[in-house]
Amino acid sequence: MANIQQVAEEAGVSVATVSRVLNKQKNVTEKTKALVEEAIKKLNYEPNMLGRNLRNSETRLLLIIIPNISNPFYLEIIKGIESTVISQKYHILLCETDSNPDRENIYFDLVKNRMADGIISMDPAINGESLVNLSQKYAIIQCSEYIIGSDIPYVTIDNEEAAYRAVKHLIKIGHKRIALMNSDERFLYARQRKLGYQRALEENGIAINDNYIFQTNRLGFEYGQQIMKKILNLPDRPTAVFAVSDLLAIGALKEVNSKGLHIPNDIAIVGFDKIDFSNMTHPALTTIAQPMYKMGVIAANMLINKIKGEKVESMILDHELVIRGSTSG
Amino acid sequence: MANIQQVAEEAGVSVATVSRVLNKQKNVTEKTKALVEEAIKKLNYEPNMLGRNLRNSETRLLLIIIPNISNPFYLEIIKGIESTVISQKYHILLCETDSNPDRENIYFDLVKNRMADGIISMDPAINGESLVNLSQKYAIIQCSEYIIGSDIPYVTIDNEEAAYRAVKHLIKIGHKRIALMNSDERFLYARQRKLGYQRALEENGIAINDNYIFQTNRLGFEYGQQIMKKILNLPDRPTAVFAVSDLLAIGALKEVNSKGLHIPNDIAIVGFDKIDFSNMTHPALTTIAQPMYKMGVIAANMLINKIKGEKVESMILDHELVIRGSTSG
DNA sequence: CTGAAAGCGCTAACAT
DNA sequence: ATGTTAGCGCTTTCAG
Repeated sequence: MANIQQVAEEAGVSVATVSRVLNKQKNVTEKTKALVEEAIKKLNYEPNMLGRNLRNSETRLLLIIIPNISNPFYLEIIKGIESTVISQKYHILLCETDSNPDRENIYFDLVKNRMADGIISMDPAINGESLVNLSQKYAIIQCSEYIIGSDIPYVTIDNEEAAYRAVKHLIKIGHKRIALMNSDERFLYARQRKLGYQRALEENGIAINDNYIFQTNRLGFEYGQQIMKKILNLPDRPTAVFAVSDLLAIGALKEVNSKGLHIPNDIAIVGFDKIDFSNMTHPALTTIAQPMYKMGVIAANMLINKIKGEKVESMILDHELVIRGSTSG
Repeated sequence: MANIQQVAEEAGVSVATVSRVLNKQKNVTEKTKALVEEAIKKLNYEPNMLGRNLRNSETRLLLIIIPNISNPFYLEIIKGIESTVISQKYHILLCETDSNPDRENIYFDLVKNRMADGIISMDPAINGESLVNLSQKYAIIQCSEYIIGSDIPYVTIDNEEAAYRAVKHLIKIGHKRIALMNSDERFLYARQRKLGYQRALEENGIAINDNYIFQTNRLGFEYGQQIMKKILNLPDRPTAVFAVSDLLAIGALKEVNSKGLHIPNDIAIVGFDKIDFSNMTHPALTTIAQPMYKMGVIAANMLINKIKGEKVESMILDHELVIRGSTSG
């Protein structure tokens, strides 16, 4: 495989000139440029990025850290990231931690070893201390989940307010016994959404019943099903459920359907994220729409700017309550 | 940031010795090894992969090319790939083509530019000619979809047989008017599954009705819904539908539900892939289970062996018909 | 506008 | 067992 040296010889110029042509620099006469391009074509030359990477100390690779690739919420964000970075000649390395610290460390090492130019972290289970340390030397952005008080820039939504609106909607249509299907309260978004849930109840004079609050440390249909089983067996059975993820909500919905109960008449359900699936259930799921694609685009731009050394500001984006069949028959 | 040179000085040894310690080579005394490790710790040294990559001409990065990240079918395969390659210190670069040749070319260039050591392609819309050309010089494996007659190794299932079994199941439970919801027939798997559909009908003395055969060039719920609308309007309405993807089947199922028809009494539906969500629909979807995770593991091992220069053989894995509520009440 | 040459950080062949 | 050194392919400074 040809290298820049051979191209230079073939074209009868120096390697510096070839490099200039390759990098589209101006101060090359059309004539020599043509010469070089001819040589490139003749030799089927393809520049070797390994040399360039070492010289420029960059890889134009960005790490995207997520807990689990199976959650469509992240995929939509990733689409936004990918479409943004590709136009700037960056590529992404998808890193699924599975909430496993060992994996996390492997990915952190990738940055320390200069194999990636920056990180967008979306993993709520990430080791905050490590991440903050890393952010002293490397470009890091957080997306969706973030570390309060760190100066790692982030893009997210107002989780507390979104949860508040979701639960308020349930109250407005007459529900009083409302269960919360939460994620692990070690995660910021889980704590924030719980606060929103509590505020909605309190503002409407509904006492908070701890028996109605459930936690799972993983997201997935099966966990929603499991929790719903417990909810259905509760003595004073709730008439509505607010789940902090569409995945949980969809599992819950399946469980209610299987038991032959009617949604929303027997049980109303609200989810969170507005993943594509949420419109395919029977009935369709009422949910909070997050601007996932847009979050991805913004996170990507923030990271690229950060890599360039610019100062970047955190952002909080809008969300929207989407009312569908699972709360209104 | 420290480099190997500085570590060598700090430890009072040569860079070669440091390199030996780094790469865990044997011929270093415990004493010097300790010396080097101390220096590494003291300087917070992290090896720079860019130097190593150039020297070794490898990146330990593998390209995974898929049409669309939103199809859980691919995600399950990717999990298999990732878990396999990570233990061998490889990482994956997820490349979504969106069936766009421009994107495809960007990813091909990544390999030509030595930014990746090999490719696992799962994109049925990929440019076969380019891929075959590329495979002359670079390590390439195909997964699920493959190019007949090329010598690019692949791992897949017997699509024709799988479709045959799916349709035969429908016939066995009494259906005669069976629609096919196919993907684009430019794709091999689509042609193969159509053959299976036709064979099942023919073997059972059912005439093939071209009005019952539909195509979509993209997979997604919405396409399944659209086609189902057409099917429901057919003069001699089919009593069953075989969809070549769970995504299409789920969209179809949603459409039938919305119209107030009963599944499986009015319309039975069979999907393909057994994605997680296929068990969350109402009723759950009868489908063909593909061993996705296993396919990923095998594809990954094939690619790594290919990179090592070993000879690798194509494989055809087993599938399974999973009967659930959408065909049997 | 073009060329010569240094050097990015690492590994490995060769020498001791 | 350890050191010396060349060189992977590229970009860029400096000189002309």
